Amino acid sequence: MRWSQAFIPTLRDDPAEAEAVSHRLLVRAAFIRQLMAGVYTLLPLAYRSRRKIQQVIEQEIDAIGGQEFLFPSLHPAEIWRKSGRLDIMGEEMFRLFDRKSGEVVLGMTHEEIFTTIATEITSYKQLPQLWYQIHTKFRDEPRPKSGLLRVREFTMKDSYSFDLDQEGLDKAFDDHYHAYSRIFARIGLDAIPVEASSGAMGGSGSVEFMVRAEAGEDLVAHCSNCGYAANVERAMSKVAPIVDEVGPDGPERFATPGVRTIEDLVDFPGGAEASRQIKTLVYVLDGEPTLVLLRGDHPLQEQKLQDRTGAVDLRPAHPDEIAELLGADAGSLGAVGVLGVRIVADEALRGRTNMTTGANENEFHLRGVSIERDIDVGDWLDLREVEAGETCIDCDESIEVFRAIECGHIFKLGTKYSEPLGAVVLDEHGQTRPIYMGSYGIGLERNLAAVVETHYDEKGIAWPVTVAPYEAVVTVLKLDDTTVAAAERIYEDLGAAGIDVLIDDRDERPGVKFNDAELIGIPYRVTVGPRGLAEGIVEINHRASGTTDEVSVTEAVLHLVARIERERL
RNA sequence: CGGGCUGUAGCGCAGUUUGGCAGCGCACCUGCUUUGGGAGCAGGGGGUCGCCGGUUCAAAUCCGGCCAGCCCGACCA
Repeated sequence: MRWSQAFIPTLRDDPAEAEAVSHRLLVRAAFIRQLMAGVYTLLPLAYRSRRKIQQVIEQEIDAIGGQEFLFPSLHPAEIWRKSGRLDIMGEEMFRLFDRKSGEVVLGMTHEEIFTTIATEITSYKQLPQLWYQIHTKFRDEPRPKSGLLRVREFTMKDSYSFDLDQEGLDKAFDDHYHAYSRIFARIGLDAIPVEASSGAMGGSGSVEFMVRAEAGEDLVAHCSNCGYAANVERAMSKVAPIVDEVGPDGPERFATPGVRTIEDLVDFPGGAEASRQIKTLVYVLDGEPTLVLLRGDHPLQEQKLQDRTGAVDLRPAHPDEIAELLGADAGSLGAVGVLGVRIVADEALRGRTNMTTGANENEFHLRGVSIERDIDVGDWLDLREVEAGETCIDCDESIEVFRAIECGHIFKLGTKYSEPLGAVVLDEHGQTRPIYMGSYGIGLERNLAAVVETHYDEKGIAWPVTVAPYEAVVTVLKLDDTTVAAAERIYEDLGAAGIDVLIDDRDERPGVKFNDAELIGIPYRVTVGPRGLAEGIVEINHRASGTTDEVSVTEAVLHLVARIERERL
């Protein structure tokens, strides 16, 4: 490609609205343009890079036996109703009506649609099957943000495995785990597999592939000693045991004027330190008010509450609901003596005695509370969110918590979709059995952005060769006949050697060309100028390291081809 | 959905307080000079000032309504 003919509208200034590094650089370096919130046009550079990611994915999924399909984006709402997810997905699903007033939705994932085809699998002899597609997903995100990191229309590689039993599913899951690890490694992402919540997907287990980045929206708890890694939506840690005094025979009520928060009570004379308080939160789980108890200094992890209780719909109770239920306002709530209301408590509270909590009367608290004696706990659950510095659940080192981008997610679905949608086979005994399914997703544009988030410097992007829109650029420093002829020769030879190469033949000053090449992040630059040619050399500059090698004109192409091929993975 | 901020040329912004010619830088076009790290000079093109309505002799500017976008939170495979 000739730069003079290419549409690469780089910007001199940072776009004002872009905050995340990848958003800022992808706009400035002429990869993307926004059409509306969460919807982006991929310009030719981005499309080239995305295609390279796509090729890596196809190679690796094909390698584990994947068969590529193309499924529609328009789905009848009916099929989503059948699986029960039409309501669960709520407003995140784009909905429309066709001319016959038929209700139609845009696909946000494809379990249901793949499963309808899978109903044509009728015998265990046809299993296992591994099907996938690379296609557009539509999700009406409440808050699209950070450029390509969270959008409303994007490309996903989604695969679905179909097996006779759990053992088969475990293998398909394992195959994907390794394929994903290879995919991320090849595109230059240091992705950490972490235990994850299955959320709205359901199923028995899931692993997310997380890339550490400031712009990430997830939090990962990680132990560098033993390698334990989990999304904080699931992560566990050890709590140092607390030795309580036995305390009085029963709770003692005392006045706490002005106390509204855990902190207030810590400072209040006769109060208690946070770890000796019981925090009482009121949630509404599928319409049922529920008291959620945690140690005073432990934050609730809402996803855990949802996962552990199986609630579909979960929200904090409104102030008036709280007052009606307990007769007091937030700040003076407690579970002592509360009957007929579901109470769940965090494991860290088990066995604790002589604690302090609200009395369900404004500005009064109770001290001397022994949890198991005084509170009718229905379920003991792991509900608290781990924090950096706590002790690893698997060893005794302390864990760190960092922000990360979810670059891939693999799920064991079991029979969650095959049963309601009737995807069954006859086994060798002639018995009808639902197919065991797994589903596995990678968001292509998000991965593109994640690569930028982890490969940039003050000059711009520094793509790995595997994802770069062009592997090399030949920069022509002066448009005189000799220089142009030498540069064209190198450009032709690189192209003939199978290198994705761009020649910067624009009538611009060298500084402009250097800056643009560095901004868009082309891994290698061959600088061809009269000064070097006079000595028979050209320069080969490596974007990521900034190093420059002088190579003779005759050896330049071979030298560069060897280096690029080494990095292609 | 709640809070904060912003909509003026392709990009970055000033002008809005106090109503009175729609401006600046970059980018773009032409010419000349220049040419190893975002050139200089001269000339030029490009605008429903987010949209609708109101006030006024006159609205980018004041008033009302709406829309869009960004950030924080809620939410979210």
